[in-house]
Amino acid sequence: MSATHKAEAKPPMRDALVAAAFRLFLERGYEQTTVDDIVALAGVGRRSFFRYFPSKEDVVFPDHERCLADMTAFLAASGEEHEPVRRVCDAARLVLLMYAENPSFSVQRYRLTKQVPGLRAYELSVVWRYERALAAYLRGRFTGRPDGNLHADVIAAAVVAAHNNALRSWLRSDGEGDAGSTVDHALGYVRSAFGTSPTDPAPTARPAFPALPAPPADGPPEDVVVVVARRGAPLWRVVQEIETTLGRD
Amino acid sequence: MSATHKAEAKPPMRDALVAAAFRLFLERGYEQTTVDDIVALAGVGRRSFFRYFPSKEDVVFPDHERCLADMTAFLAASGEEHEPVRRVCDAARLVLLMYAENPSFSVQRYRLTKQVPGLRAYELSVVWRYERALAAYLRGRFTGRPDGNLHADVIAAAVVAAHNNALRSWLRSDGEGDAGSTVDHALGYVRSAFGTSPTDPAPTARPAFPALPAPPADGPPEDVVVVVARRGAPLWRVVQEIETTLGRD
DNA sequence: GGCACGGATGGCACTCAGTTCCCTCCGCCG
DNA sequence: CGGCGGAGGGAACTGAGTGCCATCCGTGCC
Repeated sequence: MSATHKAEAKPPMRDALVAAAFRLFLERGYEQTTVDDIVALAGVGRRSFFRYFPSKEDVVFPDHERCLADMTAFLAASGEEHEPVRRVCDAARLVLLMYAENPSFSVQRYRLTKQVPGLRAYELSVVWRYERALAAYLRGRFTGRPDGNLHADVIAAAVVAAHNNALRSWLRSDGEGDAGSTVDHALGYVRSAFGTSPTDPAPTARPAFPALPAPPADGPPEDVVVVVARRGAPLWRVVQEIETTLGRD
Repeated sequence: MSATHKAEAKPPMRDALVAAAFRLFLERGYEQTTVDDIVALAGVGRRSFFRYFPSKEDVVFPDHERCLADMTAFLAASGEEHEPVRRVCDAARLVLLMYAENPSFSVQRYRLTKQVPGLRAYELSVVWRYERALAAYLRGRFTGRPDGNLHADVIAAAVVAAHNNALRSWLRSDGEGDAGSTVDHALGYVRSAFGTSPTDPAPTARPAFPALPAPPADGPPEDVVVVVARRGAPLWRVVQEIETTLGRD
């Protein structure tokens, strides 16, 4: 097998293709560059390009597959002791780490994807896979809770949005400044919104919505009133709130 | 100008192409159907297809452009009197409405996009545009606030995620059941998480949980109970449900 | 009636991404 | 020495999307 350096040895081919591609993308634009141009500059056959990258877009995001695998592994390695929301925030930070590994490359790529609609669309599909990974983890942690899937999806989306907001602002500043703390701050907002105090170490597994009275099931669309109250609030307060609301009509 | 029926007259061409495309997509699959097949069945020239749809994918989502325009107009028509989070939730409902206009078509399309990666990617870019529209509106409303842009992005993402969660669950059930109330319930979660009491009718600066013991400072809404009732339901009935719920602990 | 004009359509040819098939080269093992 | 398997190269093909031009048709104008 000679596995000693087989898995480690980076094919120079792949890197050569990425380098050639970016040189051309930056100097004449993404759409103005054909795959033939890239392989010509790299001095390899056209067929080889598609051996290493399933599409022209993939050469722009050469390390997202690895990062996604890392994130999946990170989440799979979680245990009951990890608070779920905090865990997905930590997972999101892995993506930031990848960007921060090579700031100038990341900034160049950002400028590229900002201009080219096709690349933006591709990036969306990448981001979507991250989001699904986070949501899948949360769904697992929320099984049994009423609306567990809903909560998982919403929280995953919020985490991704916060992360991307911070990441983009870092990229717009040409990679200057502290990306880590920016992202931490953004994720802190999400954690505060979804019931995990940013410093809260580990709330014991407690069902959030243990016994929601089912809304009229397949009922009529009708006009509904939704009342939200913190669990443990005195009942009379809740009733007062309802009365106030209904009285408004 | 003869504007009498110019803007209203639907080109039969467009509809014929959509109909032909879906017949073929459903009977032999999206990727197995070429644009030439579609135009042959519709009995028109190939060039005409690309006059009506910029790409093959667009024929699968023939009315999203219109819906996006509707949403943008809806948001643009907002005033200071609208509570921002509630407003974007209402805007999201417009999308649901479009799906609900033609349930069987929506369900067929859902099955298609679920299977075809290319269509999923395309759908992501559509959803992304909705999300950006919502975020842009919120950013406008949040100008001046610290972290206004961050909050806008996160809330927009959460709204979209909640909406899509409910929409998908409705689509998975073949369009049976009440899509409206499902989406309302999902959006209620988002509104409760982001500091807007779901029943809060007015933008009058009223704290989210006015009558309840304050949550930890700038804090998380934390553990909440959501009660859904039809407007007009007898109050005692609502209270009874709440008691049942809280008593469960 | 004839004619000019503009919009809608059809058809052809082209580019380029992505795939299929097959070839060569090279290291390796028997 | 001969076979063998994997990495790379290359020709040819499919299909999406575009540019260009010819055609058709309704309208208004002379």
